[in-house]
Amino acid sequence: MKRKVTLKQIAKELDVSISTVSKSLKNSLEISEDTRQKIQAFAKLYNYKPNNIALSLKNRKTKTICIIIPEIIHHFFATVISGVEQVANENGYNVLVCLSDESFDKEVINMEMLANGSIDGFIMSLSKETQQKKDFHHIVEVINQGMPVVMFDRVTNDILCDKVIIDDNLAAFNATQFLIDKGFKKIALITTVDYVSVGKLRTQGYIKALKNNDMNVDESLILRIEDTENFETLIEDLLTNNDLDAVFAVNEIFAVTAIKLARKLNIKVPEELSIIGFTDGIISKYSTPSISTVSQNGIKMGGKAAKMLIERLEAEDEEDEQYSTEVIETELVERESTI
Amino acid sequence: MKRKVTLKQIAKELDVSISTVSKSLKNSLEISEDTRQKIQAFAKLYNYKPNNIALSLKNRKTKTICIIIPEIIHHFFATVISGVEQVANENGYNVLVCLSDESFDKEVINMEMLANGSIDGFIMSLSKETQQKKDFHHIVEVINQGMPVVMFDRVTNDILCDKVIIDDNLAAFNATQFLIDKGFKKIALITTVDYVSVGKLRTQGYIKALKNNDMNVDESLILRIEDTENFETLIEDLLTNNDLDAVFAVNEIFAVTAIKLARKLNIKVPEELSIIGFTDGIISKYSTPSISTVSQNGIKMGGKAAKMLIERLEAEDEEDEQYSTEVIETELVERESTI
DNA sequence: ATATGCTTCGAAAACGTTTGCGTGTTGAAA
DNA sequence: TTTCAACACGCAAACGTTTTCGAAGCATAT
Repeated sequence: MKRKVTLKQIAKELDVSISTVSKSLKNSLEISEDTRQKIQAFAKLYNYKPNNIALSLKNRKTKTICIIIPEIIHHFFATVISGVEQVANENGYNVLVCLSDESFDKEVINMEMLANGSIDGFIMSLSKETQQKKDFHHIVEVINQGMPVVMFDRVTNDILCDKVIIDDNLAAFNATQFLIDKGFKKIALITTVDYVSVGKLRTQGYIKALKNNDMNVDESLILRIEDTENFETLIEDLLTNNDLDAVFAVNEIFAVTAIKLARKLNIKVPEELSIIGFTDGIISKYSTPSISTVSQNGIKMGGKAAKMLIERLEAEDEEDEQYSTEVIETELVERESTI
Repeated sequence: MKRKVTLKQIAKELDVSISTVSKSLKNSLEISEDTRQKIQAFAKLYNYKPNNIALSLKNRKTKTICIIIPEIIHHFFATVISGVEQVANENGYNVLVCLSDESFDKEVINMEMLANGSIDGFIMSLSKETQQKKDFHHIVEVINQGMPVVMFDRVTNDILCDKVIIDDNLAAFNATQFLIDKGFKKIALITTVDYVSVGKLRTQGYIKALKNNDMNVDESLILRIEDTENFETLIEDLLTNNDLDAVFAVNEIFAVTAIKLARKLNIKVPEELSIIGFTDGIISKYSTPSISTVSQNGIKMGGKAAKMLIERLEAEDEEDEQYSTEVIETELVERESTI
């Protein structure tokens, strides 16, 4: 088990100075052709690779970015990571993944832990708890230290930074309009509680579409699900007590659950009930019937976020505090759950 | 935008030496109560946090481990990351995630890039291409440098290191036996090509179960799918051309595809055809009918792998080269796709 | 008055790099 | 022979820590 070889060891072995070795390996013209070749050969033989930590310390940058997400097992977040990773790698950056598990405390701990030189910048999507508490001091602190932050998907207006989002409101509007155009009258909404930013926006889009078509908004058709509760019975009640034409669900789980319960209640999808979901994940694709859905391109979001972060990192002239918000377009993917 | 404060700055500000500051912050008794308090107060005021990179350089450890997986969007791998992350965090480690995208080259690049001091150890599952090429030099090299590696799921006997696996052979055997016990005679297998280690083992388990019950192995009932091909038609042919009783698929995608095609062919699942999958992911749960499956506990695997790695990292007396292979138990989850 | 010991602090090395600058050696021009 | 580039290389600082060791100051014991 040979340890990693360092400049110092090479220098000692070849009886030259450390700087000579360093310069030789960088092909500096300061060093004679002869010694350069000798040193390079030796270095290659011993498989010398510069120590990244030492470089990080010297350069005051780590070439590592951190992405903080609420949950990795959500397909959407996994695709975002995938996009981040790709762009980061292309630019020579590594990706540290942190999970907040929807917990405010874990989010804070992670950020504080890493803001001490371990990484160059953050990409993050807020945990539910953070959104609920509206406490963003940890993020402000990091930004004030001069570390760039890019937020995506679950963002907040209370923080000034670069952001990558979809137009949740518009996407929901379009999905609802799509159902209205089919001639459906009783369109239910299965959404989250309002403190989840994207849930709220999607709810607004739904309402806007109804109003836009002079349809009245029936609150009994809007089901706001709190994460912890047993939402299956709530959805079942919704389907049972209303003679629905269509359902718009703000995520895959709600959509597929609605489908399964409809089947249980002998409501035929899509013949008697059309269903549209949100997030084009693996469930929508493999459900029976497969689910029409608003597709958010997670890879694109992640890629864009990484690009924005890296550009900011590599812009030497820091003081252009012109933050921008990038909107990734969505798309309605029609599958079998809508007529 | 105030930059991070350093020991040196505090020292200068308070007109003491750097070492005095450092010792004070560690509550060293060498320093008088007075100065200690003064320095601590000042440090707290300026929110001093030691620079992690400097610490890493000094201590020659980064408190970061890297997990290399083929694909993050596979639910199983996402759960493994989740398990790794949890245990790592509990022990004060960060997790760097690298994706090989099933590519040998990306795997090599990632490892070489990070083996230079950036991380303390690897947790990895081999890419398909690596398994096919049987070229493990990059892993050997890393291990020879004294950096611990823990492999999980897709492992190889050609490398000596700690491993975390499930007993793929046994699990497949049990799943097949389960089908045999139901009285099924014509049991097909949908599997991968043999160079994927887990696919091969599962195939062996299937065959073993048949032989164990004096049933003959009909090669025409074994479908070995090469990743790239359009496997849907292959599965459709399998279902069409044989009057099957049951299907054992070595992953979720194959299983759910078989279900969807069976429906298309008007074969009722489970009444006319029972199906068992592998990997208890989100698809199996939300498919219609939901899929009976062999559950590998990804969180447990990840947690165990992280534990093994960290224990090795923290065992100072390195030279106990007693590598172990941990087997995580699997479980057959019965759902609607089997009678 | 000298020796001893304790308290309190600072200097410096070390981790592994990069790089500006100084210096010694050579060869050729004057 | 003197002068002066050009060449080839080494020194040392810097990044931010931790830690060993030595030293200064002072009080106590001899």
